Amino acid sequence: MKERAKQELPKTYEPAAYEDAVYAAWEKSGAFKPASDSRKKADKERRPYSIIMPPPNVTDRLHSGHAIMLALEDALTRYHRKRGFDTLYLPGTDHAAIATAAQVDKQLAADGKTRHDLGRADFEKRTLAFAMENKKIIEDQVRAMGTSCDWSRNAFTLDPPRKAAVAEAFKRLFKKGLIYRGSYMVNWCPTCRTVLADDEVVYKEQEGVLYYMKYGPFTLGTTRPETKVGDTAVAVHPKDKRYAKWVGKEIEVKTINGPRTLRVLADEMVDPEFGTGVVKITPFHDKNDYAVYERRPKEAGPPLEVIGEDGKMTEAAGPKLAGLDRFAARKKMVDWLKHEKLLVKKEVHKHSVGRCYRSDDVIEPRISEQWFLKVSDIKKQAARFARDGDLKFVPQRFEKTYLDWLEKLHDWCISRQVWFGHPVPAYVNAKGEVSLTAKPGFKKSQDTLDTWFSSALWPFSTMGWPKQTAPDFKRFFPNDVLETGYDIIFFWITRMVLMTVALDVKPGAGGGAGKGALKPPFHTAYLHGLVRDQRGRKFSKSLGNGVDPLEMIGKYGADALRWMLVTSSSPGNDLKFDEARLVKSRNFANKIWNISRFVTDTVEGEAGLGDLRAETLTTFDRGILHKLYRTAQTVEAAFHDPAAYDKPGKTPEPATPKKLAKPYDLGFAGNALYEFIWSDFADWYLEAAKVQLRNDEAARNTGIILKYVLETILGLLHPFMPFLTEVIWRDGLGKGASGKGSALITSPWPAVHGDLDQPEDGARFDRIREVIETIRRIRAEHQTPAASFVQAYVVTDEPDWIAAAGDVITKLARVSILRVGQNPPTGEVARAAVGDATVVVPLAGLASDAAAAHLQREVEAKRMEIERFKERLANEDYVENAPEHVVAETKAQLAEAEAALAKLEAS
RNA sequence: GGACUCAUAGCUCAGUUGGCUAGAGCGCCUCAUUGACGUUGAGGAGGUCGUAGGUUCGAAUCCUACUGAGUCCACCA
Repeated sequence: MKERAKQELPKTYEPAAYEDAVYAAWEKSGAFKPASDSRKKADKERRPYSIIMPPPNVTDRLHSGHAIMLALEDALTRYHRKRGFDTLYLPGTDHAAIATAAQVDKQLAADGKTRHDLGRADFEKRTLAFAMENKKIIEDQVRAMGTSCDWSRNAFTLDPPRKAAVAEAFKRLFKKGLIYRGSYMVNWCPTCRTVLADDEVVYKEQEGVLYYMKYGPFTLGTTRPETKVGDTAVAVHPKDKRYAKWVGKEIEVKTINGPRTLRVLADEMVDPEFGTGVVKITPFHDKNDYAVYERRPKEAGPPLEVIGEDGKMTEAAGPKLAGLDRFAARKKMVDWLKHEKLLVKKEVHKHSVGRCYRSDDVIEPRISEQWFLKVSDIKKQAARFARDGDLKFVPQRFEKTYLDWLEKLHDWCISRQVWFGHPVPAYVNAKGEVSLTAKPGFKKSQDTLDTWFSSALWPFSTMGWPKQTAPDFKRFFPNDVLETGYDIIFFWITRMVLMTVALDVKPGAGGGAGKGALKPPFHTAYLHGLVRDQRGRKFSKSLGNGVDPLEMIGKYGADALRWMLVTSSSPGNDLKFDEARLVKSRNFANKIWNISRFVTDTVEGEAGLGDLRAETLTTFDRGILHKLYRTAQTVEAAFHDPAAYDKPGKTPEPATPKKLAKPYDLGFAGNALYEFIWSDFADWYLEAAKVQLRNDEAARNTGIILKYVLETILGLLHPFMPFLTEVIWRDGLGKGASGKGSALITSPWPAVHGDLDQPEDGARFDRIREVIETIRRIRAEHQTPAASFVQAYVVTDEPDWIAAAGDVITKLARVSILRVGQNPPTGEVARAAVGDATVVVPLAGLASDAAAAHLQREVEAKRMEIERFKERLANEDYVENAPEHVVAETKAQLAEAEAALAKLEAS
């Protein structure tokens, strides 16, 4: 009798009809929250598992890169939740200070305005409103993906708890002497009117012009003639004989503002091979020149500011240039040089130009008063984590990227002149002295913090830090896995580790093995590849090639999108977005849907595996159970990270997977599931089951197995396709919300008993499958009408278990009379080898022209096979060096092939 | 300049510690079919694994060089 709660499933799976309601039900039931929120003792004892969501920027809606991130993280989360961990997946968004402000700048520019027209307070207000709008859209998208994150802990990098954490972090770091303020050469974006960190500058190769000009007694090449008015010296290489006599002397130079006197100095920085070997020194506006000035302040200084923060020439540049944009000034200067006959020649010069990663404007290096984080000490510890294995990278090669970057890292400029973000919580007086509290003579800093400063605190600022006693901090820090794209290793991953070290954030009570000792904020950094378009290009707004996940979800369903993204990628490798694969994923969802329809329509009752009658199990029954076992082990292996088991606490079902997949290779696991479900289960077992269900002896077992396998695959598949599996669990099987038991999301991970690991059963299943395939092939080759029947004979030494599957073979291969044994018919027959058995199909009445040719081909193939094995075994080196089991295997193969050949030739 | 990744069927990609005749999906060809599913089923064609060397009994897999595609970092007066 059918369960009352069970519903008839429609013929096709329509994701849109279920997804929103299922998500709402999950959320309402509290399934997304950590079990320990329940206050039950057993739940408190569970081992914690935590992932924080890399907070998407509130500059825009999500794109497919976010979709793969959510799909992978949610899969990990759902697995561990079902495994019995106390699981927290913490969502959030990032205010993305400079990027968001840039968006609003753009909006203003469209109205011909700038932020200065609005004023700081209004600009901030408007930007926050813009941010909040996007935040809402993003959160809806995250929901649409089926992400099982705990919204009650939703965080935003600019909300009050995070503000408090940022301010506290700044103060502590300042007190420790790790944050300092000073005047240094920085990257300045004239459009954003702010300083940028080194890695926010994107270098692009482009063709420029190298202008050769007469310069006093010299000729020198420069790409920036407009800075001539800011020159404070001329430099040559100390060993350059050509210019040796000038070193230390003063020269007179003609400028647009009249003659100037400059000193000639010698410095190693000059490359005698480049240009003419003479360099003009502009310390305020060039990094290298500034370095020369630092080494020789008396000779090369003082720096002269001729380009202002707005990219326009300053008063100091002289009345002819002042107020002009730097590029207009360049043109004017070149015209002047021509006019004065000082321009010797122009040369096309390929060089890379630094541009702002947000505005794309050309970066203007300049000296500026900024805040810095000293990294020389903390970066050593950050590197040690990776070397000691406390911080693992998946794939491992990114460890090198991480270490290389740390090694080259200079002090991090953490201040920005952006009007949106965390204020620098400090006061500065006229002398440049700093106070953390308001004092007479001290003014509040107008700077804001680099947006990555707050992101760097994310693993613990989301957990209640700086309160080390906060329950979440104690329980869930350090996090387990930090999953993100490999493109932000530098921006983010390293900075989280650096901040953890700088602030000495030690694990709380949940730290397990790491308790008391300083640990990285997560034990594993899992890097996924970038999603690209079909031409291999990165998705970008300017190219307009982006794919909106919501649109894809609407068309194919969230499960299909998730499945496509997870199964067509492997860790660290890029993937091309291919809509055809999405179609295939949708079809797979529909396949599972229909498997469920078949099973739930046919099978009644609540009997489980324990009710099987072992003595009447068929080859197919045993085989599918073995294959299910293998598949479950593969899926578990992909999810199994031993590091997640270091913490104290219990998991109800300890994982003991065999090493059938590499940890975090979810794509591999997914493909194994796909293969099992579609091929083994749907194409073969279900077809066999249709026969077995009509057989009184086998029917009961078959029903039990159908249902058991279905239930198990729903569990295995749940991390990948949460909606579909939950709907079938509820509507098809009558469990969960509308029936008895719990929803699939929180019900235990399917336990597949080790007793099912019977490789021999799997092999027999495959053998019978091959027999059927062989008969089908023979039929096709002889143009047997599909509706007709053939006779078939299987020559084998082990007739029993093949004969036992006789009714399935006859049905699936359309065989009228099947015989198994030792005396095959002779005459006009087709023969083919299947392992050490032979399939013989009499051709009487069939188109038999091909019979002889067919047999000939079979025999030839066998002979060549035998030849290969013989050659290998004749090779003494092989026999001596190869492992014994490999040699034994070859011998067995040879014997089998020879037996098969003998049978083929027998008649 | 330094580092990394990729190159396997027409296309998109798997291929685990080196070990059977290198796999899948899509596409293509032939066929089937009204009771789970046409978002389906059966059968088939299609690959000198980028090139050249090397290590090994054995290489798509390890090493070296080269070619091509891409990425990151550094630097460029």
